[in-house]
Amino acid sequence: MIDPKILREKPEAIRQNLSLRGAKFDLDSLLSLDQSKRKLTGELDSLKALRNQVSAEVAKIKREGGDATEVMEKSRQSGEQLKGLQDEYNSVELQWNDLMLCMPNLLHASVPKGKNSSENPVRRTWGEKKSFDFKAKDHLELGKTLQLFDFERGAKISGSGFPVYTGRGAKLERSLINFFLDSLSSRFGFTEMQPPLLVNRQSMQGTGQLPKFEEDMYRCAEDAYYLIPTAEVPLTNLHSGEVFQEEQLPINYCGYTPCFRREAGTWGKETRGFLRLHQFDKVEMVRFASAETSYALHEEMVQCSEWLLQQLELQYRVIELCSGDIGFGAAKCYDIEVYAPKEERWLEVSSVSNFEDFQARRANIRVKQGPKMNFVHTLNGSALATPRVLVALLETHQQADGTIILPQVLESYMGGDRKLKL
RNA sequence: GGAGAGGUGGCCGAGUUGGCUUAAGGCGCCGGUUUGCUAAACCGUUGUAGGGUUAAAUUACCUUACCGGGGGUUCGAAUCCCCCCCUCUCCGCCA
Repeated sequence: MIDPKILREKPEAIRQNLSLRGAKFDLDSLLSLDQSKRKLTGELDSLKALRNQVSAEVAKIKREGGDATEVMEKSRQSGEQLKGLQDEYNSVELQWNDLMLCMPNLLHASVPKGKNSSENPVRRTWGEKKSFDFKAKDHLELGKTLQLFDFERGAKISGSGFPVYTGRGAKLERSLINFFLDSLSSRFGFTEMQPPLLVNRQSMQGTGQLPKFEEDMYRCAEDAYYLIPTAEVPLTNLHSGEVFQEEQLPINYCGYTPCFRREAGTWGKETRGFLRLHQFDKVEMVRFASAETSYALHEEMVQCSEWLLQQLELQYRVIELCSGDIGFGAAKCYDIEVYAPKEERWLEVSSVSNFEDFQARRANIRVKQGPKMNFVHTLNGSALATPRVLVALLETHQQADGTIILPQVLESYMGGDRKLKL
């Protein structure tokens, strides 16, 4: 949610910013709702002021032992008028709120202009392109011959998009998660958290998944809980309704959770293997920062994710999302893509965003800075999503004999044996 | 699931026979005095969010709402009634 004051102070700046996204949003309806909301607020307030004044009069008369029936009757009549106006206001306020919650964040001035993902500038690339002097296999074939995962049985017990990790594959998955968490907590100072995987509606609204992206979420019909699509949701909403003292910031959390996504509408493309799943594992970083520091912390957070990929000896690149491709709530966002040599393509494994106060307004997370009360800035980023890392890891580190030699950093996590063989 | 107690500003904590409560008091914050610096002490100020008038990058005044959330009763609700959420204690069930 943006600062409502901007609506009337700089409506044209908003219009321009929104057009950079190419987003369809009915700004004119919102502006007119905002106007009637303010008008009704004024009328309502003066009517209430009158009522309060009369009530005080009644109190005074009664205290002095007088008869107040006449004044009370007068007040009763204006009460009818007030009720009607209040109903009108409530309906306007409801519509105003719905639209505000569906309006995307304003982009930071530094966000590159562009229509879609094809116009995302590459900021840097790390590592060399892997080439093979033997007939390399893709990750599906490697997984099958080395018995690391089982898509068929996953589909049988749940449905497509729910993989089963088997044997050494399951251990590798757990190794990656542990390596990510250990690195973030011991090397980069993030506090490890283990949140609930089911959250209430208000939390989903706080981080921006609701009300706009309802169809992308799994929901428990009986209990009004939602399965989290990312740990960002519980970790950010941990502090909803709270006020920090400035010296408490920044707060840095990391956490591993499975992520559940219906992927409604996207099904049919990229359904192969690990590229798009209904359930996958991810380690997430979440930060709460003051407005003054958030952009420096944003850059730093990208480097945490990069460091992890460097340890895994995988080629990657950092791209900056252009105005037409950036997500709903982000003011600025970097994606990290890892190279899968047999797929011969870059795969997104991390998305690191600064939301500024967009989520903080929805979730009401503030910081007291001296005498001033401000909304915090929230940031989050993946470090990392495992499935596509796994794809790159298997394809990159495969050997001529069909085995896979995992990078050194995973050896201890794999029980001292970093070779994957049948 | 059953019974009881509770949820008040940035924090702690009074207030529930409805009406000078304009939410006491304390801590903290901010400003000032004293001081070589820090600390301490003392004095003063200070809830949050809307709207309006004024001023014009941080002003002043008026006004409304907010005491877990939602609804109701009333001229008037932190206070009374109903529904829901959460916390604590005890009981039951259970990994």
